Amino acid sequence: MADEILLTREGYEKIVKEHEELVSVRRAEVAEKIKEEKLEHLFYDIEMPLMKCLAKMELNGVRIDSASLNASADKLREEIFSIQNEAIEMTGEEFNLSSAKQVGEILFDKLKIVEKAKKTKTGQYVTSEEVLESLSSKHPIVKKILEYRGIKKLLSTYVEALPEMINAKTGKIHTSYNQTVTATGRLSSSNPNLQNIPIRDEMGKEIRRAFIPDEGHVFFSADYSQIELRIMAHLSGDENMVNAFNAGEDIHTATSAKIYGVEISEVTKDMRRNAKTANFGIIYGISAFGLSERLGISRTEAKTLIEGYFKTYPQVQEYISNSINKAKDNGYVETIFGRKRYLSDINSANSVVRAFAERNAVNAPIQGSAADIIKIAMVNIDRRFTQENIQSQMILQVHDELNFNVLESELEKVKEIVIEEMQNAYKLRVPLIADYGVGKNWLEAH
DNA sequence: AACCTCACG
DNA sequence: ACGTACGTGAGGTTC
Repeated sequence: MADEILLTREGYEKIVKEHEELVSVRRAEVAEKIKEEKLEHLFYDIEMPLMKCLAKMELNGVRIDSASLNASADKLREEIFSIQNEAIEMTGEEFNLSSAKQVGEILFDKLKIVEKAKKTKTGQYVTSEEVLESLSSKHPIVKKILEYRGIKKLLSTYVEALPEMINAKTGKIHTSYNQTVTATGRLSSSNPNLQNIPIRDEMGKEIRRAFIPDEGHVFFSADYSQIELRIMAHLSGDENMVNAFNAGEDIHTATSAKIYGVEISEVTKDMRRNAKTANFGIIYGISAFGLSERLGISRTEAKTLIEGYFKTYPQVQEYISNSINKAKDNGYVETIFGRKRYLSDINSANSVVRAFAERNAVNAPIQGSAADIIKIAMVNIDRRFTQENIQSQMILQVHDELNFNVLESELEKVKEIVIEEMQNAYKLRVPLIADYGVGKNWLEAH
């Protein structure tokens, strides 16, 4: 398997000795999880050396520009205050904009902006962003509520919370990487969670400017390009998908051209968008309903799109049924490296419960293999840094991305090591590509 | 403690 | 007839 690129048992013992204290906390829970889930084969190769790597990352921590966060906090608090006043003026009533219950009652009982409002299983009105967005033309208060939610989220979850987490001794934030939490083999991050720092919205992504390198260092970020779809291509062996990746094509454009039967140059924005959503849908366990919801098309159109997809990538369709059958036969599915996920509901008589397990059967090997691969890369990068006496530090992992606090004089060397180890962590039937960036902060490096 | 909502890959 | 895409963690409200 991956023995030759990973640590031997002897090599592992030596390194653990050097970091005994750091890994001792983590060791017991990892050992237990591994034993429970019969994953001994991953123990010495991946999870044990990863303990030391994660312990170092936690100890290193990440430097935060708290002055800039505090300045943003003042501005956001002012905006919250004025939105609250406007909301009172617009509705003639004082209510808590943070309360989903009160917001629902104002919108649907008092203002009656829609005849039939969607409710949760507990009988409360649904006021999620999705619902509110669709009702934003009905009454100006709806947009105000969305604006309030956006700002309040940034303020309380990030701008106010992060400075509170700065360690007095180190002046940095030290997250916890949880090695035994997820069902698929991914890590999770908590106290604080540094794997969900905003990036999608223009306003939210500004928070990343506060994540800065040490003096004399730069922020270096490297991430895998389309790793889950590449794994899909690898696991299914689908000829068309493998060829598209080997030709270095943009996978969503290539998918679109094949589904719609046009040249790559003729693919429109809408066509690409549909293919991209379909590609993600496949990874998550697609349904015509789900796809139509996300694309805003009819279920029939979505069904046609899915049929076109499977015609284009017939072995992907085979992979899906093989995965589900494997789960039914064995009670589990596994990643490329043999990490198992048990699916006890796979033969459930309840079709909703069973369908959920079937989607897990499709998704877990893909998400889990990606998790295994980046873990292998982390272990190998950590070893190279030690061997080559690199002072720069690995500081953050965000599922398909690694971030480093890099001594300026080491930048070229670190770049070379990180990209090489990420791209060669495991040989798939398609190339594994890592992109990277450098900057004065996390936003600029991304 | 449960629920709703929302931030990320 | 049914409910509806995978995996997480955190803040605020409600009970």
